[in-house]
Amino acid sequence: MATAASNHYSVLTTPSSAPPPHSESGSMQQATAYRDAHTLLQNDYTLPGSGHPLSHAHQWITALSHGDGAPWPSSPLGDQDVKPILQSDREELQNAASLQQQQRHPHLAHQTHHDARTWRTSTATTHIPGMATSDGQSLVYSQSGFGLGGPEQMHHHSLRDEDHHSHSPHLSEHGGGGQSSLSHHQHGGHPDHSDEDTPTSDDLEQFAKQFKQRRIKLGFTQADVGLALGTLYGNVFSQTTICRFEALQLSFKNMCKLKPLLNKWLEEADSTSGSPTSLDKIAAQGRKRKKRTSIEVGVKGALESHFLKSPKPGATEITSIADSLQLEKEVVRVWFCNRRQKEKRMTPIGGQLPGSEDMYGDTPPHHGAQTPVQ
DNA sequence: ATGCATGAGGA
DNA sequence: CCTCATGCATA
Repeated sequence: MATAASNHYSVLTTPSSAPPPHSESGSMQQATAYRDAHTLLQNDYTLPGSGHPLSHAHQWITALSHGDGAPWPSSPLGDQDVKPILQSDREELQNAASLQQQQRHPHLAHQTHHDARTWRTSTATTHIPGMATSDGQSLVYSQSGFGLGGPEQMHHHSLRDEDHHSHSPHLSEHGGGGQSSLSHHQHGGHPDHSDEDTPTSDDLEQFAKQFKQRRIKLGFTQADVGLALGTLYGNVFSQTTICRFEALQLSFKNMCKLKPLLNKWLEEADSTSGSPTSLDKIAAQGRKRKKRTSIEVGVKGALESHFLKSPKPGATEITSIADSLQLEKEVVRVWFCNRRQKEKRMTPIGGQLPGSEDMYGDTPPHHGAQTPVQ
């Protein structure tokens, strides 16, 4: 019981009465957040029901030659997120859109022509000449009505979501962080394309960087962007997601999905840059989420060791580990899941590239070097 | 910026 | 159970 289990999460009625004193003509309020349809009460998960000696012999070893060994130019970063104001509030917002649409591209199967290893975390954010507007500004309120009973999602079919002939397979998953398992090159010859088409990793990186710059220039915080997206498309995103996007800490597929949205936001933001629009923040109550378990560093090390041995331990093994470390089974299981996801991010962690035979073979003294992102 | 967590969807 | 997208809560 490392962490207390006192969950007093009932952020009811946010007294944060800090509405922008901007006199808006039309006070549009979006009291959404209708996702409490199910009030599950699962504050306990101590029933592992162990009995699944399943053995996952799934090795995601990929003999991928990554050519270079990560010559990331240590960027002379030195810039911090200069957020004008806001974001200091503690008012949380609950996105009503509990649905997640996955517009997979028709043939996104072989978009692996990108070198996922070319992720240079050079986040040399240019300095900001001083943000002007430090106020949130809401754009056109095209808020899509969240179906209370019919969760409908608006599809901004910019391309063509009419794909249904044959399901597009997932990307090369078990690539060990390498969404690019194949060296499939794009036909056409020019890896240069604006968008629409599956962007290349390099494309994404550049976009992410530009996005961040522009965003800051306009005086928006990551959280603001997330809200704006919801306002524009109905898909609200949190600061976390925006942050991860800018840092390229998402999977390639996910990046591709978000890029169009963020791109559009840039256009809108640019167009409205100057409009006296107001920003509305929705405040919703918080769910009953399990208190975040704080794993001690020592325990983390132990988990990492296990991970190096077997990234995908069976239920039985998880139970053992959990018992050894005196942690709940669920916590351990989740830890492994998150760990695997990290490996799949675009930005390599640990500096070790999945492709080397010593991925999970036996190279303990090799980890820790986190992404030098800013 | 990131760690732990929830949940939908898929074998 | 897992992967994958996403986010609350936190350092």
